[in-house]
Amino acid sequence: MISISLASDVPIHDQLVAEIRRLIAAGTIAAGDELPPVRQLAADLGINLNTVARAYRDLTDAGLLSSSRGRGTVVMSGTERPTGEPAQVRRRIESSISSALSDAKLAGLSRDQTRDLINTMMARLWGPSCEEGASP
Amino acid sequence: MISISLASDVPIHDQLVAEIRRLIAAGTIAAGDELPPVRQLAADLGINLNTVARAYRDLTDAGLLSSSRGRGTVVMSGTERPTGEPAQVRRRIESSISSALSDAKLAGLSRDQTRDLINTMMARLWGPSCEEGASP
DNA sequence: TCGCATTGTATCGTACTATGATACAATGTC
DNA sequence: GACATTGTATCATAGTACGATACAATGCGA
Repeated sequence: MISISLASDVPIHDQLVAEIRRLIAAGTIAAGDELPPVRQLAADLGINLNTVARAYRDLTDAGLLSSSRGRGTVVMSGTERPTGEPAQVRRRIESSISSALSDAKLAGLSRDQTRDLINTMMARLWGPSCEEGASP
Repeated sequence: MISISLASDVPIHDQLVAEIRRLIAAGTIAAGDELPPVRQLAADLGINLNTVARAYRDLTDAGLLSSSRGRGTVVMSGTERPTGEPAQVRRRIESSISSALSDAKLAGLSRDQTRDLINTMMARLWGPSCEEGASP
């Protein structure tokens, strides 16, 4: 369910954070669900347990997870997640969207190709929309 | 025209790369245009010239810029930019879009808010669309 | 042609980070 | 209370980010 790339230049624990955030956002794992113990996930991915622990800690600090010794790590409910300063959050989101779109355009994707790609991924997060690709 | 944040946790040269990619994708700077000398841009941003040089080198390696001593750094034309393995490129783009959308949803943005934000930023890159927010 | 300014590049040092090996501490179970 | 399970802390090592400084190539004017 979680996949990382050791060849990538982005740190492993950052990849892990992004993957877990994606799973939470998509609802694949929900509030109260347990995550695998650091040793198990580390073994599954072939990495060190500290690297997994680092990702769990980052997400715990961000308010998405809750960890405690002996009991494991569980997903927090959405209501108790501090999102931070609205202006800063918006800037950060704009920045990441901007980078992604620039990447797409520089890679040669057309506006329609990019829009289709985004619609597909939005459907996975928010559920299917009413106005895209209506079947006959 | 280029803005970076020293407080951010993302490396300065990576921020610079993202900013310049954005400017090229948006057409703000086009093939043949000269970029500021490393010393000038470094002074403007209050950073070391090596950091700017690193960003220029990364983009030169990526085929977006062309640098040579004494002559400066210019933007390459789109036709001579190698984009890499299509499958890898698509994976990378999907990954960055996925992260951005997950970020948006976890921050509490609705589907429509996110779509509006994306439409706005797409308009900046590909030009205004025909089907969004048509004025009366 | 020569001297010099301009520009990118290479070298080196310092602080920090990522990852891993290992040991520790808290919780639950029998 | 003994032990397994789980997260956490400590330490070491390799790599990276950033900067100060020196070098090399190109172009221009005297």
